[in-house]
Amino acid sequence: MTTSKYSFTLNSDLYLKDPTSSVAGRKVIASGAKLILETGMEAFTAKKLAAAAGITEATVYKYFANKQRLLQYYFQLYWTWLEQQVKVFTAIETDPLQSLIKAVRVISNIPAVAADPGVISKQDLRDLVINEGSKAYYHAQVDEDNAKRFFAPYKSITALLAEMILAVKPDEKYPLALATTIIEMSHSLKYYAKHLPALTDFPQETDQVKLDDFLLQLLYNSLKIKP
Amino acid sequence: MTTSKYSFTLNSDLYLKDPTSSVAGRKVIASGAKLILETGMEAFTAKKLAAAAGITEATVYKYFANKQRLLQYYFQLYWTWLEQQVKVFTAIETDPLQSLIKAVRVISNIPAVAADPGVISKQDLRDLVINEGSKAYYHAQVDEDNAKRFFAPYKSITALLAEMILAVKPDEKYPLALATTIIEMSHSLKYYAKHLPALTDFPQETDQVKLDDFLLQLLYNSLKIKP
DNA sequence: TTGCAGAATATAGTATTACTATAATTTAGA
DNA sequence: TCTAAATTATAGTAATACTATATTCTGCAA
Repeated sequence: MTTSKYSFTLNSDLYLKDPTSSVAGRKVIASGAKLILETGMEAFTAKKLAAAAGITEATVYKYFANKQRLLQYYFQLYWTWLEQQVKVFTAIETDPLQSLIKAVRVISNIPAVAADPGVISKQDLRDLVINEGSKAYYHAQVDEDNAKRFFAPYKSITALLAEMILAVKPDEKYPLALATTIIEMSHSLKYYAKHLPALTDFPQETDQVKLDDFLLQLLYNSLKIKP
Repeated sequence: MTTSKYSFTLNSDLYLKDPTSSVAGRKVIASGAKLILETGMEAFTAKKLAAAAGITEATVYKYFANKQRLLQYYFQLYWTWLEQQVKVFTAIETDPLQSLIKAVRVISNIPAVAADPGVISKQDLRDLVINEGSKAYYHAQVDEDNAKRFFAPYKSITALLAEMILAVKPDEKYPLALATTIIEMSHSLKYYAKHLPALTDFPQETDQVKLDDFLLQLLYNSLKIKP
Protein backbone atom coordinates (compact mmCIF):
# COMPACT_ATOMS: atom_id res chain seq x y z
CA MET A 1 0.00 0.00 0.00
CA THR A 2 1.10 3.53 -0.76
CA THR A 3 -0.75 6.76 -0.29
CA SER A 4 -2.36 8.59 -3.17
CA LYS A 5 -4.46 11.70 -3.71
CA TYR A 6 -7.54 10.32 -1.99
CA SER A 7 -8.10 10.73 1.70
CA PHE A 8 -7.89 6.96 1.88
CA THR A 9 -5.58 4.33 0.53
CA LEU A 10 -6.15 1.91 -2.33
CA ASN A 11 -4.33 -1.35 -2.80
CA SER A 12 -1.24 -0.50 -4.79
CA ASP A 13 -1.17 -3.91 -6.45
CA LEU A 14 -4.08 -2.68 -8.54
CA TYR A 15 -1.92 -0.40 -10.62
CA LEU A 16 1.59 -0.32 -12.02
CA LYS A 17 1.87 3.39 -11.28
CA ASP A 18 -0.43 5.49 -9.18
CA PRO A 19 -2.82 7.13 -11.66
CA THR A 20 -3.56 10.01 -9.29
CA SER A 21 0.09 11.01 -9.36
CA SER A 22 0.09 12.60 -12.81
CA VAL A 23 -2.10 14.41 -15.33
CA ALA A 24 -2.05 11.50 -17.78
CA GLY A 25 -2.95 9.07 -15.01
CA ARG A 26 -5.93 11.16 -13.96
CA LYS A 27 -7.04 11.30 -17.59
CA VAL A 28 -6.97 7.50 -17.68
CA ILE A 29 -9.20 7.34 -14.62
CA ALA A 30 -11.61 10.02 -15.81
CA SER A 31 -11.99 8.86 -19.41
CA GLY A 32 -11.93 5.20 -18.41
CA ALA A 33 -14.94 5.57 -16.14
CA LYS A 34 -16.91 7.46 -18.78
CA LEU A 35 -16.09 4.96 -21.50
CA ILE A 36 -16.79 1.84 -19.45
CA LEU A 37 -20.08 3.37 -18.44
CA GLU A 38 -20.94 4.15 -22.05
CA THR A 39 -19.81 0.96 -23.74
CA GLY A 40 -19.62 -1.72 -21.03
CA MET A 41 -16.51 -3.74 -20.23
CA GLU A 42 -16.84 -6.03 -23.23
CA ALA A 43 -16.63 -3.25 -25.81
CA PHE A 44 -14.20 -1.15 -23.79
CA THR A 45 -10.66 -1.13 -25.22
CA ALA A 46 -7.39 0.55 -24.35
CA LYS A 47 -7.35 2.10 -27.80
CA LYS A 48 -10.70 3.83 -27.28
CA LEU A 49 -9.59 4.95 -23.84
CA ALA A 50 -6.37 6.44 -25.23
CA ALA A 51 -8.29 8.24 -27.97
CA ALA A 52 -10.88 9.61 -25.54
CA ALA A 53 -8.25 10.73 -23.05
CA GLY A 54 -5.97 12.21 -25.71
CA ILE A 55 -3.05 10.02 -24.70
CA THR A 56 -1.42 6.94 -26.19
CA GLU A 57 -2.24 3.32 -25.62
CA ALA A 58 1.23 2.74 -24.21
CA THR A 59 0.56 5.32 -21.50
CA VAL A 60 -2.58 3.48 -20.44
CA TYR A 61 -0.54 0.34 -19.94
CA LYS A 62 2.01 2.28 -17.91
CA TYR A 63 -0.69 2.70 -15.26
CA PHE A 64 -2.76 -0.46 -15.44
CA ALA A 65 -1.69 -3.94 -16.48
CA ASN A 66 -5.08 -4.66 -18.08
CA LYS A 67 -8.68 -3.55 -18.16
CA GLN A 68 -9.76 -5.89 -15.39
CA ARG A 69 -7.40 -4.06 -13.02
CA LEU A 70 -8.84 -0.74 -14.05
CA LEU A 71 -12.33 -2.02 -13.28
CA GLN A 72 -11.13 -3.32 -9.92
CA TYR A 73 -9.62 0.06 -9.23
CA TYR A 74 -13.03 1.70 -9.64
CA PHE A 75 -14.60 -1.08 -7.61
CA GLN A 76 -12.23 -0.50 -4.74
CA LEU A 77 -12.48 3.26 -5.03
CA TYR A 78 -16.28 3.11 -4.86
CA TRP A 79 -16.64 0.80 -1.89
CA THR A 80 -13.93 2.55 0.06
CA TRP A 81 -15.58 5.88 -0.57
CA LEU A 82 -19.05 4.53 0.25
CA GLU A 83 -17.90 3.07 3.55
CA GLN A 84 -16.43 6.42 4.44
CA GLN A 85 -19.75 8.07 3.57
CA VAL A 86 -21.58 5.62 5.80
CA LYS A 87 -19.21 6.44 8.65
CA VAL A 88 -19.55 10.18 8.16
CA PHE A 89 -23.34 10.10 8.02
CA THR A 90 -23.81 7.74 10.93
CA ALA A 91 -21.29 9.45 13.22
CA ILE A 92 -23.86 11.94 14.44
CA GLU A 93 -26.39 9.26 15.42
CA THR A 94 -26.30 7.88 18.92
CA ASP A 95 -29.12 5.36 18.66
CA PRO A 96 -27.96 2.11 17.01
CA LEU A 97 -31.23 1.71 15.11
CA GLN A 98 -31.09 5.26 13.75
CA SER A 99 -27.48 4.61 12.73
CA LEU A 100 -28.46 1.47 10.91
CA ILE A 101 -31.34 3.15 9.08
CA LYS A 102 -29.08 6.00 8.08
CA ALA A 103 -26.46 3.53 6.83
CA VAL A 104 -28.98 1.74 4.63
CA ARG A 105 -30.18 5.05 3.24
CA VAL A 106 -26.64 6.12 2.41
CA ILE A 107 -25.90 2.78 0.75
CA SER A 108 -29.12 2.80 -1.22
CA ASN A 109 -29.21 6.44 -2.16
CA ILE A 110 -26.14 8.56 -2.42
CA PRO A 111 -26.65 12.03 -1.01
CA ALA A 112 -26.17 14.57 -3.76
CA VAL A 113 -22.97 16.50 -3.29
CA ALA A 114 -23.07 20.06 -4.57
CA ALA A 115 -19.50 20.28 -5.74
CA ASP A 116 -18.05 16.89 -6.53
CA PRO A 117 -14.33 17.29 -6.10
CA GLY A 118 -13.16 14.02 -7.60
CA VAL A 119 -11.86 13.19 -11.04
CA ILE A 120 -15.03 11.13 -11.55
CA SER A 121 -18.44 12.18 -10.32
CA LYS A 122 -19.74 9.96 -7.55
CA GLN A 123 -22.91 9.32 -9.47
CA ASP A 124 -20.92 8.07 -12.48
CA LEU A 125 -18.76 5.95 -10.21
CA ARG A 126 -21.86 4.45 -8.64
CA ASP A 127 -23.47 3.74 -12.02
CA LEU A 128 -20.25 2.15 -13.17
CA VAL A 129 -20.22 -0.16 -10.16
CA ILE A 130 -23.91 -0.95 -10.55
CA ASN A 131 -23.48 -1.89 -14.21
CA GLU A 132 -20.07 -3.51 -14.24
CA GLY A 133 -19.02 -4.03 -10.64
CA SER A 134 -19.96 -7.68 -10.40
CA LYS A 135 -17.47 -8.45 -13.19
CA ALA A 136 -14.72 -7.41 -10.80
CA TYR A 137 -15.26 -10.67 -8.91
CA TYR A 138 -17.36 -12.93 -11.16
CA HIS A 139 -14.16 -13.85 -12.91
CA ALA A 140 -11.89 -16.88 -13.21
CA GLN A 141 -9.17 -15.13 -11.17
CA VAL A 142 -11.42 -14.35 -8.21
CA ASP A 143 -9.43 -16.45 -5.74
CA GLU A 144 -6.08 -14.99 -6.76
CA ASP A 145 -7.49 -11.48 -6.65
CA ASN A 146 -9.07 -12.14 -3.30
CA ALA A 147 -5.69 -13.30 -1.98
CA LYS A 148 -4.32 -9.93 -3.13
CA ARG A 149 -7.05 -8.33 -1.02
CA PHE A 150 -8.66 -6.53 -3.96
CA PHE A 151 -12.10 -7.04 -2.42
CA ALA A 152 -11.17 -5.88 1.07
CA PRO A 153 -13.18 -2.64 0.87
CA TYR A 154 -16.30 -4.52 -0.19
CA LYS A 155 -15.87 -6.92 2.71
CA SER A 156 -15.19 -4.02 5.02
CA ILE A 157 -18.42 -2.13 4.35
CA THR A 158 -20.32 -5.39 4.63
CA ALA A 159 -18.68 -6.12 7.98
CA LEU A 160 -19.52 -2.59 9.14
CA LEU A 161 -23.18 -3.00 8.25
CA ALA A 162 -23.23 -6.44 9.88
CA GLU A 163 -21.86 -4.92 13.08
CA MET A 164 -24.54 -2.27 13.03
CA ILE A 165 -27.14 -4.99 12.58
CA LEU A 166 -25.74 -6.82 15.59
CA ALA A 167 -25.81 -3.62 17.62
CA VAL A 168 -29.56 -3.50 17.07
CA LYS A 169 -30.23 -7.21 17.29
CA PRO A 170 -27.36 -9.01 19.07
CA ASP A 171 -28.85 -12.47 18.52
CA GLU A 172 -29.18 -12.12 14.73
CA LYS A 173 -27.94 -15.43 13.31
CA TYR A 174 -26.88 -14.19 9.89
CA PRO A 175 -25.71 -10.58 10.17
CA LEU A 176 -23.22 -10.86 7.31
CA ALA A 177 -25.61 -12.53 4.88
CA LEU A 178 -28.24 -9.93 5.74
CA ALA A 179 -25.77 -7.07 5.24
CA THR A 180 -24.67 -8.60 1.93
CA THR A 181 -28.30 -8.94 0.86
CA ILE A 182 -29.06 -5.30 1.57
CA ILE A 183 -25.92 -4.01 -0.11
CA GLU A 184 -26.26 -6.25 -3.15
CA MET A 185 -29.96 -5.67 -3.67
CA SER A 186 -29.65 -1.91 -3.20
CA HIS A 187 -27.46 -1.95 -6.29
CA SER A 188 -28.92 -4.72 -8.43
CA LEU A 189 -32.55 -3.62 -7.96
CA LYS A 190 -31.54 -0.26 -9.38
CA TYR A 191 -30.24 -2.00 -12.48
CA TYR A 192 -33.37 -4.12 -12.75
CA ALA A 193 -35.66 -1.13 -12.28
CA LYS A 194 -33.96 0.47 -15.25
CA HIS A 195 -33.51 -2.52 -17.56
CA LEU A 196 -35.69 -5.39 -16.38
CA PRO A 197 -38.50 -3.65 -14.53
CA ALA A 198 -40.66 -6.78 -14.51
CA LEU A 199 -38.36 -8.04 -11.76
CA THR A 200 -39.30 -5.20 -9.43
CA ASP A 201 -42.35 -3.46 -8.05
CA PHE A 202 -40.96 -0.05 -8.87
CA PRO A 203 -40.83 0.14 -12.63
CA GLN A 204 -40.03 3.83 -12.72
CA GLU A 205 -36.32 4.25 -12.93
CA THR A 206 -36.65 7.27 -10.72
CA ASP A 207 -38.54 5.48 -8.00
CA GLN A 208 -35.77 5.61 -5.46
CA VAL A 209 -38.29 6.09 -2.66
CA LYS A 210 -39.82 2.67 -3.19
CA LEU A 211 -36.45 0.97 -3.35
CA ASP A 212 -35.43 2.61 -0.08
CA ASP A 213 -38.74 1.59 1.42
CA PHE A 214 -38.35 -2.00 0.28
CA LEU A 215 -34.86 -2.30 1.73
CA LEU A 216 -35.88 -0.75 5.03
CA GLN A 217 -38.93 -3.05 5.20
CA LEU A 218 -36.66 -6.01 4.60
CA LEU A 219 -34.45 -4.82 7.40
CA TYR A 220 -37.24 -3.99 9.86
CA ASN A 221 -38.87 -7.34 9.26
CA SER A 222 -35.59 -9.20 9.58
CA LEU A 223 -34.86 -7.45 12.86
CA LYS A 224 -38.49 -7.77 13.96
CA ILE A 225 -38.85 -4.07 14.54
CA LYS A 226 -41.95 -2.01 13.87
CA PRO A 227 -41.18 0.97 11.65
CA MET B 1 -40.24 -20.00 -31.25
CA THR B 2 -39.79 -23.56 -32.45
CA THR B 3 -39.82 -26.77 -30.50
CA SER B 4 -36.66 -28.63 -29.65
CA LYS B 5 -35.62 -31.72 -27.73
CA TYR B 6 -36.53 -30.31 -24.33
CA SER B 7 -39.99 -30.66 -22.91
CA PHE B 8 -40.19 -26.89 -23.08
CA THR B 9 -39.41 -24.29 -25.67
CA LEU B 10 -36.49 -21.89 -25.81
CA ASN B 11 -36.47 -18.63 -27.71
CA SER B 12 -35.32 -19.53 -31.21
CA ASP B 13 -33.69 -16.13 -31.71
CA LEU B 14 -30.96 -17.36 -29.38
CA TYR B 15 -29.47 -19.66 -31.96
CA LEU B 16 -28.98 -19.78 -35.70
CA LYS B 17 -29.81 -23.48 -35.78
CA ASP B 18 -31.29 -25.55 -32.97
CA PRO B 19 -28.30 -27.20 -31.26
CA THR B 20 -30.44 -30.04 -29.93
CA SER B 21 -31.30 -31.07 -33.48
CA SER B 22 -27.97 -32.70 -34.29
CA VAL B 23 -25.00 -34.52 -32.79
CA ALA B 24 -22.63 -31.64 -33.50
CA GLY B 25 -25.06 -29.18 -31.94
CA ARG B 26 -25.34 -31.23 -28.78
CA LYS B 27 -21.54 -31.40 -28.62
CA VAL B 28 -21.44 -27.61 -28.74
CA ILE B 29 -23.87 -27.41 -25.81
CA ALA B 30 -22.13 -30.07 -23.75
CA SER B 31 -18.54 -28.95 -24.28
CA GLY B 32 -19.49 -25.28 -24.11
CA ALA B 33 -20.95 -25.63 -20.64
CA LYS B 34 -17.93 -27.52 -19.37
CA LEU B 35 -15.48 -25.05 -20.84
CA ILE B 36 -17.28 -21.90 -19.71
CA LEU B 37 -17.47 -23.41 -16.25
CA GLU B 38 -13.75 -24.20 -16.28
CA THR B 39 -12.37 -21.03 -17.81
CA GLY B 40 -15.04 -18.35 -17.36
CA MET B 41 -16.56 -16.34 -20.20
CA GLU B 42 -13.56 -14.06 -20.63
CA ALA B 43 -11.13 -16.86 -21.46
CA PHE B 44 -13.69 -18.96 -23.31
CA THR B 45 -13.16 -19.02 -27.09
CA ALA B 46 -14.82 -20.72 -30.03
CA LYS B 47 -11.50 -22.31 -30.89
CA LYS B 48 -11.20 -24.00 -27.50
CA LEU B 49 -14.81 -25.10 -27.73
CA ALA B 50 -14.27 -26.62 -31.17
CA ALA B 51 -11.15 -28.44 -29.97
CA ALA B 52 -12.89 -29.77 -26.86
CA ALA B 53 -15.95 -30.88 -28.79
CA GLY B 54 -13.97 -32.40 -31.64
CA ILE B 55 -15.63 -30.23 -34.24
CA THR B 56 -14.55 -27.18 -36.21
CA GLU B 57 -14.88 -23.55 -35.30
CA ALA B 58 -17.09 -22.97 -38.33
CA THR B 59 -19.58 -25.50 -36.98
CA VAL B 60 -19.83 -23.64 -33.69
CA TYR B 61 -20.80 -20.50 -35.57
CA LYS B 62 -23.41 -22.43 -37.53
CA TYR B 63 -25.31 -22.82 -34.27
CA PHE B 64 -24.59 -19.65 -32.32
CA ALA B 65 -23.81 -16.18 -33.65
CA ASN B 66 -21.44 -15.46 -30.76
CA LYS B 67 -20.50 -16.56 -27.29
CA GLN B 68 -22.89 -14.18 -25.58
CA ARG B 69 -25.78 -16.00 -27.28
CA LEU B 70 -24.46 -19.33 -26.10
CA LEU B 71 -24.35 -18.02 -22.53
CA GLN B 72 -27.88 -16.69 -22.88
CA TYR B 73 -28.94 -20.08 -24.16
CA TYR B 74 -27.72 -21.71 -20.94
CA PHE B 75 -29.27 -18.90 -18.95
CA GLN B 76 -32.65 -19.47 -20.54
CA LEU B 77 -32.33 -23.23 -20.33
CA TYR B 78 -31.55 -23.05 -16.63
CA TRP B 79 -34.35 -20.74 -15.55
CA THR B 80 -36.90 -22.49 -17.71
CA TRP B 81 -35.90 -25.80 -16.23
CA LEU B 82 -35.85 -24.45 -12.67
CA GLU B 83 -39.32 -22.96 -13.00
CA GLN B 84 -40.56 -26.32 -14.21
CA GLN B 85 -38.93 -27.96 -11.18
CA VAL B 86 -40.64 -25.51 -8.87
CA LYS B 87 -43.96 -26.30 -10.47
CA VAL B 88 -43.42 -30.04 -10.24
CA PHE B 89 -42.38 -29.95 -6.61
CA THR B 90 -45.09 -27.55 -5.45
CA ALA B 91 -47.90 -29.27 -7.35
CA ILE B 92 -48.50 -31.73 -4.52
CA GLU B 93 -48.82 -29.04 -1.85
CA THR B 94 -52.24 -27.63 -1.10
CA ASP B 95 -51.28 -25.10 1.55
CA PRO B 96 -49.93 -21.86 0.00
CA LEU B 97 -47.30 -21.47 2.71
CA GLN B 98 -46.04 -25.01 2.28
CA SER B 99 -45.92 -24.42 -1.48
CA LEU B 100 -43.88 -21.28 -1.01
CA ILE B 101 -41.43 -22.95 1.36
CA LYS B 102 -41.01 -25.81 -1.05
CA ALA B 103 -40.44 -23.37 -3.91
CA VAL B 104 -37.68 -21.58 -2.02
CA ARG B 105 -36.06 -24.89 -1.16
CA VAL B 106 -36.11 -25.99 -4.79
CA ILE B 107 -34.65 -22.66 -5.95
CA SER B 108 -31.96 -22.68 -3.30
CA ASN B 109 -31.03 -26.33 -3.40
CA ILE B 110 -31.54 -28.45 -6.45
CA PRO B 111 -32.78 -31.92 -5.58
CA ALA B 112 -30.23 -34.46 -6.70
CA VAL B 113 -31.48 -36.40 -9.66
CA ALA B 114 -30.23 -39.96 -9.81
CA ALA B 115 -29.93 -40.25 -13.56
CA ASP B 116 -29.56 -36.87 -15.20
CA PRO B 117 -30.89 -37.32 -18.69
CA GLY B 118 -29.72 -34.05 -20.20
CA VAL B 119 -26.71 -33.21 -22.32
CA ILE B 120 -25.45 -31.15 -19.38
CA SER B 121 -25.82 -32.18 -15.77
CA LYS B 122 -28.15 -29.90 -13.87
CA GLN B 123 -25.51 -29.27 -11.25
CA ASP B 124 -23.08 -28.06 -13.94
CA LEU B 125 -25.79 -25.94 -15.49
CA ARG B 126 -26.54 -24.41 -12.11
CA ASP B 127 -22.87 -23.71 -11.38
CA LEU B 128 -22.53 -22.15 -14.80
CA VAL B 129 -25.44 -19.81 -14.13
CA ILE B 130 -24.15 -19.00 -10.64
CA ASN B 131 -20.70 -18.10 -11.96
CA GLU B 132 -21.49 -16.49 -15.29
CA GLY B 133 -25.25 -15.97 -15.43
CA SER B 134 -25.22 -12.31 -14.47
CA LYS B 135 -23.13 -11.57 -17.57
CA ALA B 136 -26.14 -12.61 -19.65
CA TYR B 137 -27.82 -9.33 -18.68
CA TYR B 138 -25.10 -7.08 -17.22
CA HIS B 139 -24.20 -6.18 -20.75
CA ALA B 140 -24.43 -3.17 -23.05
CA GLN B 141 -27.08 -4.92 -25.19
CA VAL B 142 -29.40 -5.67 -22.27
CA ASP B 143 -32.28 -3.57 -23.60
CA GLU B 144 -32.12 -5.03 -27.10
CA ASP B 145 -31.89 -8.53 -25.68
CA ASN B 146 -34.76 -7.84 -23.34
CA ALA B 147 -36.85 -6.69 -26.30
CA LYS B 148 -36.09 -10.07 -27.89
CA ARG B 149 -37.49 -11.65 -24.72
CA PHE B 150 -34.25 -13.46 -23.85
CA PHE B 151 -34.89 -12.92 -20.15
CA ALA B 152 -38.51 -14.06 -20.20
CA PRO B 153 -37.84 -17.30 -18.27
CA TYR B 154 -36.04 -15.41 -15.51
CA LYS B 155 -38.94 -12.99 -15.26
CA SER B 156 -41.36 -15.89 -15.33
CA ILE B 157 -39.93 -17.77 -12.35
CA THR B 158 -39.73 -14.48 -10.46
CA ALA B 159 -43.38 -13.76 -11.24
CA LEU B 160 -44.32 -17.26 -10.12
CA LEU B 161 -42.56 -16.85 -6.78
CA ALA B 162 -44.10 -13.40 -6.37
CA GLU B 163 -47.56 -14.91 -6.92
CA MET B 164 -46.87 -17.55 -4.30
CA ILE B 165 -45.80 -14.81 -1.91
CA LEU B 166 -49.05 -12.97 -2.56
CA ALA B 167 -51.02 -16.16 -1.96
CA VAL B 168 -49.57 -16.26 1.54
CA LYS B 169 -49.61 -12.52 2.21
CA PRO B 170 -52.02 -10.75 -0.14
CA ASP B 171 -51.10 -7.29 1.13
CA GLU B 172 -47.34 -7.65 0.53
CA LYS B 173 -46.23 -4.37 -1.02
CA TYR B 174 -43.18 -5.62 -2.88
CA PRO B 175 -43.76 -9.23 -3.93
CA LEU B 176 -41.58 -8.99 -7.04
CA ALA B 177 -38.65 -7.33 -5.32
CA LEU B 178 -38.86 -9.90 -2.55
CA ALA B 179 -38.97 -12.77 -5.05
CA THR B 180 -36.03 -11.28 -6.93
CA THR B 181 -34.12 -10.92 -3.68
CA ILE B 182 -34.64 -14.56 -2.73
CA ILE B 183 -33.77 -15.87 -6.18
CA GLU B 184 -30.74 -13.65 -6.59
CA MET B 185 -29.34 -14.22 -3.12
CA SER B 186 -29.88 -17.97 -3.29
CA HIS B 187 -27.41 -17.96 -6.16
CA SER B 188 -24.97 -15.21 -5.29
CA LEU B 189 -24.56 -16.28 -1.65
CA LYS B 190 -23.43 -19.66 -2.94
CA TYR B 191 -20.74 -17.94 -4.98
CA TYR B 192 -19.70 -15.81 -2.03
CA ALA B 193 -19.61 -18.78 0.34
CA LYS B 194 -17.15 -20.40 -2.03
CA HIS B 195 -15.01 -17.44 -3.06
CA LEU B 196 -15.61 -14.54 -0.67
CA PRO B 197 -16.73 -16.27 2.52
CA ALA B 198 -16.21 -13.13 4.60
CA LEU B 199 -19.43 -11.85 3.03
CA THR B 200 -21.46 -14.68 4.54
CA ASP B 201 -22.07 -16.41 7.84
CA PHE B 202 -21.65 -19.82 6.30
CA PRO B 203 -18.03 -20.01 5.24
CA GLN B 204 -18.13 -23.71 4.51
CA GLU B 205 -18.84 -24.14 0.85
CA THR B 206 -20.94 -27.14 1.71
CA ASP B 207 -23.10 -25.33 4.22
CA GLN B 208 -26.24 -25.47 2.14
CA VAL B 209 -28.33 -25.94 5.25
CA LYS B 210 -27.44 -22.52 6.60
CA LEU B 211 -28.10 -20.83 3.28
CA ASP B 212 -31.53 -22.46 3.09
CA ASP B 213 -32.18 -21.41 6.67
CA PHE B 214 -31.13 -17.83 5.98
CA LEU B 215 -33.41 -17.54 2.96
CA LEU B 216 -36.36 -19.07 4.76
CA GLN B 217 -35.78 -16.75 7.74
CA LEU B 218 -35.73 -13.80 5.38
CA LEU B 219 -39.00 -14.98 3.89
CA TYR B 220 -40.71 -15.77 7.22
CA ASN B 221 -39.71 -12.42 8.62
CA SER B 222 -40.80 -10.58 5.52
CA LEU B 223 -44.16 -12.32 5.62
CA LYS B 224 -44.36 -11.97 9.40
CA ILE B 225 -44.85 -15.65 9.90
CA LYS B 226 -43.46 -17.69 12.75
CA PRO B 227 -41.47 -20.69 11.54
C1' DT C 1 20.54 28.36 -17.72
C1' DT C 2 21.83 24.11 -18.40
C1' DG C 3 21.48 19.44 -17.74
C1' DC C 4 19.21 15.48 -16.51
C1' DA C 5 15.79 12.15 -15.02
C1' DG C 6 11.56 10.67 -15.62
C1' DA C 7 7.19 11.04 -18.22
C1' DA C 8 4.90 10.54 -22.28
C1' DT C 9 4.83 9.74 -27.20
C1' DA C 10 5.34 7.68 -31.73
C1' DT C 11 5.80 3.75 -33.86
C1' DA C 12 5.93 -0.88 -34.59
C1' DG C 13 5.16 -5.52 -33.85
C1' DT C 14 3.11 -10.20 -32.00
C1' DA C 15 -0.08 -13.59 -30.78
C1' DT C 16 -4.78 -14.23 -30.36
C1' DT C 17 -9.67 -13.44 -31.00
C1' DA C 18 -14.02 -13.21 -33.17
C1' DC C 19 -15.67 -13.90 -36.59
C1' DT C 20 -16.79 -14.75 -42.24
C1' DA C 21 -16.29 -17.17 -46.62
C1' DT C 22 -15.94 -20.96 -49.69
C1' DA C 23 -14.93 -25.17 -51.78
C1' DA C 24 -14.64 -30.05 -50.77
C1' DT C 25 -16.23 -33.99 -48.41
C1' DT C 26 -19.25 -36.68 -45.59
C1' DT C 27 -23.77 -38.11 -43.97
C1' DA C 28 -28.59 -38.95 -43.74
C1' DG C 29 -32.90 -39.52 -45.58
C1' DA C 30 -36.44 -40.24 -49.77
C1' DT D 1 -28.86 -44.61 -55.22
C1' DC D 2 -29.35 -39.97 -55.47
C1' DT D 3 -29.56 -35.61 -53.44
C1' DA D 4 -29.61 -32.12 -50.17
C1' DA D 5 -27.96 -30.86 -46.08
C1' DA D 6 -24.33 -31.01 -42.65
C1' DT D 7 -19.76 -30.67 -41.61
C1' DT D 8 -15.01 -29.98 -42.51
C1' DA D 9 -10.79 -27.95 -44.14
C1' DT D 10 -8.80 -24.04 -45.14
C1' DA D 11 -8.13 -19.40 -45.45
C1' DG D 12 -8.62 -14.80 -44.54
C1' DT D 13 -9.85 -10.13 -42.10
C1' DA D 14 -10.27 -6.65 -38.81
C1' DA D 15 -9.66 -5.93 -34.24
C1' DT D 16 -7.82 -6.82 -29.54
C1' DA D 17 -4.59 -7.04 -25.84
C1' DC D 18 -0.88 -6.33 -25.08
C1' DT D 19 4.88 -5.50 -25.36
C1' DA D 20 9.01 -3.11 -26.90
C1' DT D 21 11.93 0.60 -28.03
C1' DA D 22 13.68 4.72 -29.56
C1' DT D 23 12.54 9.57 -29.37
C1' DT D 24 10.80 13.82 -27.49
C1' DC D 25 9.11 16.62 -23.91
C1' DT D 26 8.96 18.61 -19.15
C1' DG D 27 10.02 20.00 -14.63
C1' DC D 28 13.29 20.96 -11.44
C1' DA D 29 18.03 20.93 -9.22
C1' DA D 30 22.66 22.63 -9.55
